[in-house]
Amino acid sequence: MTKISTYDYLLEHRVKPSVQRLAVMEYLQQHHTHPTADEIYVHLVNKIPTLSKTTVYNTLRLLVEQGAARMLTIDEHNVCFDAMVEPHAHLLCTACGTVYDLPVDQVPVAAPGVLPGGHVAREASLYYRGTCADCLRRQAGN
Amino acid sequence: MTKISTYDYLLEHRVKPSVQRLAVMEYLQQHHTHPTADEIYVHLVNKIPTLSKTTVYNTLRLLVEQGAARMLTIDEHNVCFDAMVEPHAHLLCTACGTVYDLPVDQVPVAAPGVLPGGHVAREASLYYRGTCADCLRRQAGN
DNA sequence: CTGCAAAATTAGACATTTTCTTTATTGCCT
DNA sequence: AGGCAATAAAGAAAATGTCTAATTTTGCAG
Repeated sequence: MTKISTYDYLLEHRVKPSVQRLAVMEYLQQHHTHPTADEIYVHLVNKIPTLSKTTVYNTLRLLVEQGAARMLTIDEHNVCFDAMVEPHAHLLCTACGTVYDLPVDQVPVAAPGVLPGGHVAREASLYYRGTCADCLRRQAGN
Repeated sequence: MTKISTYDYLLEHRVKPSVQRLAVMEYLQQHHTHPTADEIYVHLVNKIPTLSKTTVYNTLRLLVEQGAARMLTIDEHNVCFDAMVEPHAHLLCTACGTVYDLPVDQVPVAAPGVLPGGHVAREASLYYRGTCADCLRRQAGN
């Protein structure tokens, strides 16, 4: 599998690559921290001083619509985003707030498709809430 | 399995059953519509005119903490609640906004437990997003 | 190159949801 | 009855996300 540029990645997903959209997409690809819209805005406004919050929100919505990114609703307070589109699960540590990726070969992940009752699922999300290994260690030390 | 009263249900979960807490819990048990905190407040304030929104929020948080109810973060705009604690999946219809329950025998549901990496999951949520059977029919008719 | 139309971006006001703080009330125990 | 701790109320406040209107940029045609 060849790594493609962010520019081409956007084109592949039919997103016109403006400076702002490239910056948001690159941020998602380089930081696997599942950032919120606000975190992205705060980081990028240093490089693009005229950037507006609205643009970040618009861009993220567009990226998700075009399948270039994923929206996570695991945290009750904030929607956050993930550049990884391949199916995988997520764990939210309720102690530190970190969101972890759990590859598909490590946990069961349900697939989209037709559900009982005749509903059609376009996407499936598997979310765990609990305590991460780091926080468990820290708590054991106390 | 014997059906127990809401009063005893709260006691079982170590929640002191005040009038307000009973009302919130009963609302959840009688309406399987996955209401938001505000929907619960609006409905209950008719019966309990002095009810405050803060109390509804506090009560819901307490119920979730004690395992008497479940918090769903499937909808990006609103957190909603569910009295069913047994594991089951949920579908959000992105056309009409309804949240459906999907019993555990109809879809794969992951269980809490120890995850790869040493994380410990206390709860697992499986969320589908798509279009419900009703909306599919309606769209086909157009 | 110049001008036009469409798309994208900006800024800030706005709306909504949730939390915080303070005060009042309730219920229980002696 | 009096006092204490837990619960609830009210409104202010914070945080998050959305809307509107205006400006800027882009792509294209002449």
